[in-house]
Amino acid sequence: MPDRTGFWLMKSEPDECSIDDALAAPDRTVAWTGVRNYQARNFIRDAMRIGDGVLFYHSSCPQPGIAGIARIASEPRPDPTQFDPASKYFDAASRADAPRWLLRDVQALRRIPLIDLARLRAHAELDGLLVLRKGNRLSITPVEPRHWHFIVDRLARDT
DNA sequence: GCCAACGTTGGC
DNA sequence: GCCAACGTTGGC
Repeated sequence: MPDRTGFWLMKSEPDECSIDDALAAPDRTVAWTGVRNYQARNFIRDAMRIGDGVLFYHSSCPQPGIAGIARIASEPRPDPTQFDPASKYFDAASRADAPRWLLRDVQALRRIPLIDLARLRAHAELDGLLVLRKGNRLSITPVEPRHWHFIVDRLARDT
């Protein structure tokens, strides 16, 4: 048993990588590329631990919401897309000997019936969930244990 | 260090 | 496509 378990919400555009894409990947695991925000980078680098729970969130799509449950599956390592000029995540200012952007592998565990934003907002138990906060643009946010448990143990079970 | 301009995110 | 909110950039 881990002596510490953290919880996260991670946004992915389903056009790029949906929960179904992740579940279909080898070992159901995908490299979480493309994080280009320092606060989110610091979560990846410093705060996450292997085994931490992940709410897999679909963003920038017709039905934004929590679409699945996943887990952090690796230590941090350099995001290779920052060095790929053909990638939209290419960062010419990042040097190979001092990579600016990191990623974690994320292992999908299961799909859940989509919990959309209206449904999330309808529960007072989820007041304070960062993804619901106005103007929030962070692609990775920490999730409080009480929020995690309410979502996973209650909402993800209803249909 | 300030802050205006600009680019991006992301729901609607 | 709109636009509010936020992060980054760069002149000073």
